[in-house]
Amino acid sequence: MNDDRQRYAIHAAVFAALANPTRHELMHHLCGGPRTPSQLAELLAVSRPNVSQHLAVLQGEGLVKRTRRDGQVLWKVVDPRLAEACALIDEILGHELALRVRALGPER
Amino acid sequence: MNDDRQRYAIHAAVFAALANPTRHELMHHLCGGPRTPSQLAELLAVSRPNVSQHLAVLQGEGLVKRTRRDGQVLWKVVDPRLAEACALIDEILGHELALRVRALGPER
DNA sequence: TGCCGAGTTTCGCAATTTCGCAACATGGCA
DNA sequence: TGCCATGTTGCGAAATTGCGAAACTCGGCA
Repeated sequence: MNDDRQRYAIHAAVFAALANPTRHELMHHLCGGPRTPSQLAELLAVSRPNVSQHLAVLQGEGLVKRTRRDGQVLWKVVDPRLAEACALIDEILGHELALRVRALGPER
Repeated sequence: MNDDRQRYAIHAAVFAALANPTRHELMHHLCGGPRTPSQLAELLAVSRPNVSQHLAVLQGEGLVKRTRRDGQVLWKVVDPRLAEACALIDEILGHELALRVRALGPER
């Protein structure tokens, strides 16, 4: 039972890594292929240090990994199936999420 | 593109609801069937107010809903497929998560 | 060697989250 | 009606998170 507690904590930590809009967007772009921190910073319109910080969080949960090629740093997702998992949750909550997106539009 | 920003934010909010060990455990138990706050408090060994607070967060993200039957309050998951989604992520990160559970044991 | 750009780390602060505790609401029952 | 168990809400303190700014590391190159 205590073992379960640990599993819940670790599992929750993985979700926490994805529980941030910036990191979610990072994962989305990385699922499309490897990217350099500079590219990501420009895509997301955030500072490079910020990108590094978020990538470090994702790496800490084993979601992305860092590689070097041709002198530049490339970050990539560990398992492309992660995109499928996100899509599945998207589908399950699809109706509701879609409604909320639309509801948010005119509000803000 | 701004629309995407909103989607990322909303999607991240759903993950944030599951980014807490207590709430994760709540969802796990609720996936097994409807439960009362008192039952959940006893199962998780946390206070009833705490259970209510976490359930409110989950409800806020549209993951659980509250019903009344026979004079008692019953909480249930909105869509049982949520358990499948969690299982999928579990499978994808399975090896790594399992390793971390084992690694955490002797360390702490 | 010295310079330069890419990438990362550290630091400080504002905002958010979590939880225990107390108070408040609500429904069944004698 | 009054009592009691069940649920929920409000509040304050402690811990955590997110981000900008500054500093540091590391390769490549003249």
